[in-house]
Amino acid sequence: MNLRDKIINESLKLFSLKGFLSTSLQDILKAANTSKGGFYNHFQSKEALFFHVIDKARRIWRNRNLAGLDQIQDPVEKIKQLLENFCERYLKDSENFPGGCVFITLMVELVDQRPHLANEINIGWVGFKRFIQRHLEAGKASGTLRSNVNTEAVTEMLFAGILGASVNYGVEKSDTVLEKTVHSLIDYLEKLKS
Amino acid sequence: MNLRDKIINESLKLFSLKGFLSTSLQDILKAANTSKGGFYNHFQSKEALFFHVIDKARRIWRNRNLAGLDQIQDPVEKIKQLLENFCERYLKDSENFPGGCVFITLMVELVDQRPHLANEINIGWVGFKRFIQRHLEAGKASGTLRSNVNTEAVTEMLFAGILGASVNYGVEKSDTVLEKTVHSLIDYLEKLKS
DNA sequence: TCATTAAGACCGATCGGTTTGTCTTTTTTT
DNA sequence: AAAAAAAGACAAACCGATCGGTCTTAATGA
Repeated sequence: MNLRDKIINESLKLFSLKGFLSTSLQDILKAANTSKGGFYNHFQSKEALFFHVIDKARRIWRNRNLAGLDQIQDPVEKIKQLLENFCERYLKDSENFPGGCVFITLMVELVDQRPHLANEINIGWVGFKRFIQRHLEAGKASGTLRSNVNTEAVTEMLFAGILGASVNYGVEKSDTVLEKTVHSLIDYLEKLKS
Repeated sequence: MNLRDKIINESLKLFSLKGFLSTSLQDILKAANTSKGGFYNHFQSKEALFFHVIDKARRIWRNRNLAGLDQIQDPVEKIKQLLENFCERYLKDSENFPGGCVFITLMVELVDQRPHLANEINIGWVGFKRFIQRHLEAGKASGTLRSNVNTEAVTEMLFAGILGASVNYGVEKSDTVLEKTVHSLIDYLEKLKS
């Protein structure tokens, strides 16, 4: 693996553990086994690295969470599979994310300190919410969900549940608690069916 | 107000915005309009200050979230009121918590960097979960909730929902989104009644 | 007078970033 | 093909600023 990719991969791990501001350049150089010269030959600044790391994290997120969804027709079943994926294929990946979901660590740290960096993360969050709500609406249209379901409110709750489960998993590192939480979300979704 | 309390109050605000590690002593001194001499006269270290800030935050948390609960008999109604309080009396308090729930900001930052500080926050979280589950069990015992309700799973989901709603509120600062999320949680609770 | 309180100079360590220098690889020229 | 020149990669010294913390000194009030 070339140095550039190694720096991005190691930074991804460090950011998930310590965030962006608390990860020093020294930390990154040590993890990637290089020097400042090596770093600044590939990245023009620490902030520039941030965007490359987010890009990489997003690609992993999509690979893990959307796996197999195109084989499912029913939109509500798609969301259920996504919740399962989030749990089994994404959050538990301690290889890339030893500190839990990197987006949450970064967002909480940066939202009030580096708004322009936090905004880059928020773009993904908004897209994710739209994805959920679109499928809930499709579920209503196809008659799977009751017609009086407030898709926006349910979307916000599912999203909050996922966020909270991620935070809690970062604290407890308990697979069973994570599964219980996510299955309660799925249970709630089931109760909205007509 | 004496200097000691002023330092604690200003630190509480700063910690909710930037966390513990990213808040420098300079930030605190400037906000409290004092000097290093003034600070170290009252606190033996920055870490010592941390525990006093947590103590203050906990007192505020209890005042706001438990308000009026002793006037309610039904345990499920108590939890509903707690959810309302969390939303209306606690999270929206931008006076003490301009950056949203200080416990979450601190926990996400410290869990992998200062475990002994994160543990102090976790003590409160564990107590909060126990509080919820105890009342859910009481609701089951009194016949309010269905007998097949898995109180542990529901507790984890309510807790995750609250965490996630707080994170999201810190990002969006939207009262209506917060209310929709919390009311979905209450809606879920309603569906568990017998 | 004598504690108490607070100001700020100062300490070593570390921050992100720049610069300089060396070595290797690639490209151009003859 | 061989020599010369340019470009790229990486190491390490160095920069000013800031970090948490110590210590001396001066003001304040009982």
